[in-house]
Amino acid sequence: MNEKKERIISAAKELIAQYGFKKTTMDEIAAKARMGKSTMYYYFKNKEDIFAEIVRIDSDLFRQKLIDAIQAAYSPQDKIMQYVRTRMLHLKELSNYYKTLTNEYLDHYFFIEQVREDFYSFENKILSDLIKEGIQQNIFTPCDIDVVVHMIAIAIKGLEYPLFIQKEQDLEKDSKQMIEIIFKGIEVKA
Amino acid sequence: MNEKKERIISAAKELIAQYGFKKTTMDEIAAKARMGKSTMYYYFKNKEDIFAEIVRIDSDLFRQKLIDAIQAAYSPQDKIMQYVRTRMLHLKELSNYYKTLTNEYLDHYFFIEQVREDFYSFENKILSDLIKEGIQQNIFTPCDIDVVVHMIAIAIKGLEYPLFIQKEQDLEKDSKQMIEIIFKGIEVKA
DNA sequence: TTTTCGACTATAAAACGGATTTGGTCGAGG
DNA sequence: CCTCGACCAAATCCGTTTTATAGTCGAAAA
Repeated sequence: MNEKKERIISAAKELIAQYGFKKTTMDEIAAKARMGKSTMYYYFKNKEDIFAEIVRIDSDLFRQKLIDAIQAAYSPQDKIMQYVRTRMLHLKELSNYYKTLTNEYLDHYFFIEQVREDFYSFENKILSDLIKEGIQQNIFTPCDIDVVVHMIAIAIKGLEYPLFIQKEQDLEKDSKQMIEIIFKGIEVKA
Repeated sequence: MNEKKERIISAAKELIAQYGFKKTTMDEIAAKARMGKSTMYYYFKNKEDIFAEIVRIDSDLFRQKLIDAIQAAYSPQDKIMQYVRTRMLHLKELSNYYKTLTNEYLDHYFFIEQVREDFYSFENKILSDLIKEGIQQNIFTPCDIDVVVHMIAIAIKGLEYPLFIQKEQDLEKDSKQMIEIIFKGIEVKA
């Protein structure tokens, strides 16, 4: 990526982290990036485009982090565990970094929706593959994979909840215990 | 409860369902309840008090419904299943009925918080007892009950999510499958 | 040609202030 | 013990003006 583009992204990123999306103005970004406002329009179509790029980059880093976490683990169980754990911790970091942004959560910007959807299908693919792998290794019981993945996704949503309402929780512990239960169940084995 | 009080509650309830909390005025309630506005202040301390009472009543009905659902089931598994199922379906009804209110979700009124907390400890008690019962009957594995209850609560939060973002989902099916997994797990039994 | 920017515009948001609404009180009277 | 009309202060609404902001354009620098 162009050095100028990076300056813009970097400036915008800091500002948005501090002030949020709406409150950050193009003038501020230009000042921080040390260039005329108009210049930025040579590199980006518009304001949204800048933020879309930021989100895209962050999203890519996030995915890579998740992939790394999975690859560092061995068993399917551990891979899933590490996936969820890493996901929650990263989300916590994010929600911490973009604190002001959490408030704008409601006015969902369409480009974020796009990234979100893409992320969900990425997540779906990963989890599906891990479940499949586990079944092949006779570790997980043969089952409707889509259902299981959907349930894990729902559980993850539940784990995310405290982040949304800014409630302090031990995400790591909760994640671990949740996945544990999904693996073992709570019924006595026949 | 006093007949007048009921008239007020009933009028307020209809109006709040249609227009939401903030948009419903005391004058409107008074008109619908066929009495002078001042009269209402003989029965209720203030506007919030009226809505608090509505919420309290609804909450009581909700609890009773849940208790009934549990009592109609036999095994601990079925009781938990019916609990979650009934809870989700009722919540869906509610969120449907108070459609406009969902938008006011953010400006959380403190008296709702109170009811919410009370409900959570009610729920916690119910689920704890059911898990305990299951363990005693050698149906569930001995475990940290608080943890299991917390996990079920988290799973429920995840199930609630589509209601919050007004996304269509088959809550009944999802509830069933989620509880199923929490019971059975997905690992092959040793 | 590619890149930069100051001057400019159109539009959206904020500030404002007066009129209206609204939650709540009070004292008279049923 | 109830009911209510008259009343008040504070909040809300609403039309208007001012300001801020995203985005354009053409000239000029590199």
